[in-house]
Amino acid sequence: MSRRDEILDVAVAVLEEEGPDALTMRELATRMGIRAPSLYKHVRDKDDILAGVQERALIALAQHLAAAGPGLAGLADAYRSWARAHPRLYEVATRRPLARERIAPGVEAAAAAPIVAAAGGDAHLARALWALAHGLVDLELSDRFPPGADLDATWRTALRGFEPPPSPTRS
Amino acid sequence: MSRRDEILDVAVAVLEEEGPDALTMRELATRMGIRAPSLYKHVRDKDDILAGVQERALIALAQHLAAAGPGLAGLADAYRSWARAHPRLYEVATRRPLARERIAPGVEAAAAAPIVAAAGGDAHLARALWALAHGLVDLELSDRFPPGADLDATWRTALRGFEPPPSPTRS
DNA sequence: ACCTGAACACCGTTCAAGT
DNA sequence: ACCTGAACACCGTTCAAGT
Repeated sequence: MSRRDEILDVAVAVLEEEGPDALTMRELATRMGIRAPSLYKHVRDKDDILAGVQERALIALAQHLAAAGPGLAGLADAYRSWARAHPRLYEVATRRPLARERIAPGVEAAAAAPIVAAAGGDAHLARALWALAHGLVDLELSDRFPPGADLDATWRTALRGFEPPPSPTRS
Repeated sequence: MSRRDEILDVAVAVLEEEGPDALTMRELATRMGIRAPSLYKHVRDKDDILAGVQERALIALAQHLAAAGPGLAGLADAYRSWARAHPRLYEVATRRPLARERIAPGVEAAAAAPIVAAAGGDAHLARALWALAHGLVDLELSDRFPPGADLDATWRTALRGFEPPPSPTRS
């Protein structure tokens, strides 16, 4: 494993255990048993580390979505549950511009694929679904909904507009 | 005007003109012709300033939404256009937890009111609409959509799920 | 009441130097 | 190839002191 990958491992650990404020070059170095300036031999700067974390987060999210239960509801559950399990990673994955030059091609597409599939290949519908899920998650993670709000019900209402019409069942 | 309000004026100006990195206590003080430590006689800390900016941003957004054109499309246009005109303020307004103790009661409700009205009073539907608009705006402001994507079309697709069914017109 | 100078405990980052 | 010590230009914040 490259030294850069070791740094990213530690960065993810710090982020999840202690939050973004603790993610300093000195903290990373201390955990690795070296001094902060030494990190610069393996990464360009702190932003390079965040781009690496973003890439890892997108890969993990993509895997989680690919294993989702069936239907739009299954996908939505997978999206929300991953974000709630990894709120700091979700933030790094979505709140900063995509580091398109630093992230391996295909990562973005892999994360998007299950959503595009759920949208039947309609790119606009896929973006709308993604935005809806992201908006719900982002506002929930930022504690913007009134305390005690029934967010399960909010998700059901939100998805209703996008469900395929129920297939007529023979009675 | 209180000294605190003057500080908030300057904070909003710095944020919109130079971005969040330039919003330092020293920069605020310099613009006011004083030294950074003097600010602490008028605000508790930097977070107090951000809470004040958040409150102002919500008030401005609420006013803009209240003056929106008719229908869901008019409201959506108003939401998106305000966010694009004031991206830094939009960020402060939505990306941080609501400073419920520091913000005048009613501000949150005023911002929500036009959305709740468009949802016909259905709180879950209102939250879903808000999340959809927020998600679209947040991803656009973070440059997460592919360059060149037709976001007008994405918005139309997104809102389609929530439009009231077209009233049958006599032919 | 309002402001200041000096200081503290931090940041990210550079660079010459060591092994 | 990898790491270090010292330093630089910043942060937010505290506090005794001045008017």
